[in-house]
Amino acid sequence: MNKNRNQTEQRILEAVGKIVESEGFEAVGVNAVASVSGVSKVLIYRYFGSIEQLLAKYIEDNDYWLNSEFQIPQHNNVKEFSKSVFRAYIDMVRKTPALQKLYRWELTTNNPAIEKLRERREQIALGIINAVSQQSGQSLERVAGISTLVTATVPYLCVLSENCKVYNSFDISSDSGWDKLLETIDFMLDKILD
Amino acid sequence: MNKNRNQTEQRILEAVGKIVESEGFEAVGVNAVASVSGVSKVLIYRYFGSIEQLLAKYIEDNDYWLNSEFQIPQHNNVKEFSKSVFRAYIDMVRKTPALQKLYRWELTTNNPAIEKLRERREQIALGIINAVSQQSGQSLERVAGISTLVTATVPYLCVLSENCKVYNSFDISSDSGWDKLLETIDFMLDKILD
DNA sequence: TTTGTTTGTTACCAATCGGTAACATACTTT
DNA sequence: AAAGTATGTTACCGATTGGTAACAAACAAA
Repeated sequence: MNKNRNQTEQRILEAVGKIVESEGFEAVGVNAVASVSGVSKVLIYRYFGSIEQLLAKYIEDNDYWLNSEFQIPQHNNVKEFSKSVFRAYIDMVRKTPALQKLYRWELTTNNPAIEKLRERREQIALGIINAVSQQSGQSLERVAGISTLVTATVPYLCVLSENCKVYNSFDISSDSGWDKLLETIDFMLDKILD
Repeated sequence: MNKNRNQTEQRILEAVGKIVESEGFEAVGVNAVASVSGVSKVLIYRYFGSIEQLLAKYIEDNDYWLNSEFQIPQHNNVKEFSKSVFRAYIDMVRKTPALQKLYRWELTTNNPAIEKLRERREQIALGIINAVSQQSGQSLERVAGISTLVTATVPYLCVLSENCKVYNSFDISSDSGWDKLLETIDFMLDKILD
């Protein structure tokens, strides 16, 4: 028998990841984590305090959702910059099941970890919005409005696509549907960002 | 003691409504319905078969979400027509808590009742999209894309607003924030629907 | 009135949930 | 080597879940 706290802590966190990706944050309970990780649930309380703190730790560990993986491309053209930001955002959400589960979880739950995450997201978004506003000459509210229409639609449709294949005749479960949506987004940006 | 099946059935359905509006469809369990309605849970099974069938009946009874309450205004101007459709949609979702709970529930659940509802929604949406496309000269995909950006953003932000007050600097918990968003939607339609 | 059916209540069941006490085993320190 | 501490397991607890059997009371039909 091996006694290694770091290792079991990691096993627990890995089990959380598995459960989140497959069933979502709602399914992360003490018994489920203990069963999947093969670790006694007593240790979960001992090492993490509670499920809420465990999830907070999991979210903190995986905050690459906001940083490294989502690299903002560089462009001279504001229009092309905006387009590529939206495109990168769509790609990231679509290819990251855990992120979709996070967006879904936020709609039914609230806690300090989620609020912290939202504040950071708000900061990052406002930074981009500010830059686009200055370079495009459009008002802050206008750019924020356009950004809202896109960044709210994306997580909604990604989460929905698990149960619903078609939305407004777009096949949101395949690349083709999203490509068509991106066409409309690009078209909109062309019309608005002169 | 009164023996009246219709009355108790209605009591049960009313209890479902209360639970849905306050806590959402996820909280509609046999024990909760029995407790809120003051009816033995045995009768729930006897009269409705299961919770799933009970919820299907509740959704069916309240399908005014799609019909009478949401009246499509008449306009000669396509632009003004589109604007007022979106405005009416926002008003309806914002002022109907049960509808927000339904949108939230759909993201975590799937069943025949939900699928039926989605098909009807899709029909109605495509009808409007078709009309706007013809009258505006824009392609179906373009109109559907614009429509998607709005009709996906609205339920997402409405559901989110229960836990999150601010999104992209918009106060989504107050009229002012939504008015600003509507300004951007109107602006977008002005630019796109020539 | 008697019989049968519908409506309703009480009481229980197994399964699962989060949570903890008590104990055993390994490792560290003195 | 002995004592103390950290790690891990087993077994249990109360509360809540969905679900049903068994029974009582009211109504309808014969």
